[in-house]
Amino acid sequence: MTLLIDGVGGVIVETEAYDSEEPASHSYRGQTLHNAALFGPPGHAYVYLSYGLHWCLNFVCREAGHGAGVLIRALEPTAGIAQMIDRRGQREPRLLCSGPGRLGQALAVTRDLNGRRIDVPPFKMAAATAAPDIVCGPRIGISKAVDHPWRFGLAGSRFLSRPFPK
DNA sequence: CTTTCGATGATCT
DNA sequence: GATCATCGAAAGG
Repeated sequence: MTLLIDGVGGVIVETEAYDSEEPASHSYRGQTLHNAALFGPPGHAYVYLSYGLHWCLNFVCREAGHGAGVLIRALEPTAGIAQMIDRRGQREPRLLCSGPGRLGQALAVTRDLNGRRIDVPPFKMAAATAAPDIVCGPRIGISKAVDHPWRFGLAGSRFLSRPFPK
């Protein structure tokens, strides 16, 4: 799909799934104040601060109360590229949104998007016109449940945060 | 190309 | 007090 926030964004090329029954997930230990959005209704955003400095964007999936989400890890920039460059201080197109922290900075994601619906402004979502070729592999940067192949990417994309293992 | 390491702060134990 | 769904610069091959 294409994701825009205030008109800035592109085609999502990499995601990861997280579920409350699996220890790598923020929802694994149950609902708390900071992860409450993850236990809310689907179609809303869950935003968290990673390593003290990177804002990362998730979409809540499954029914309210379950605690499942998808981390948006990378996208191919198509709209608002000048603004992304400005926010990132970085001209190389490949490095604008290739990683959850970079994407968050380029799209100006912050806590005030936490819990917001993603089908109304400032979000704008558009479905792909054709069925894409998707690859999967282990998730990145986690220490638990490392065997779940729950990282998904657009095959052959140059905008992935990292290549997928063979 | 690869690996290492510091920045930085919320959250949970 | 430890951990962490990360990034970028620096150092080494």
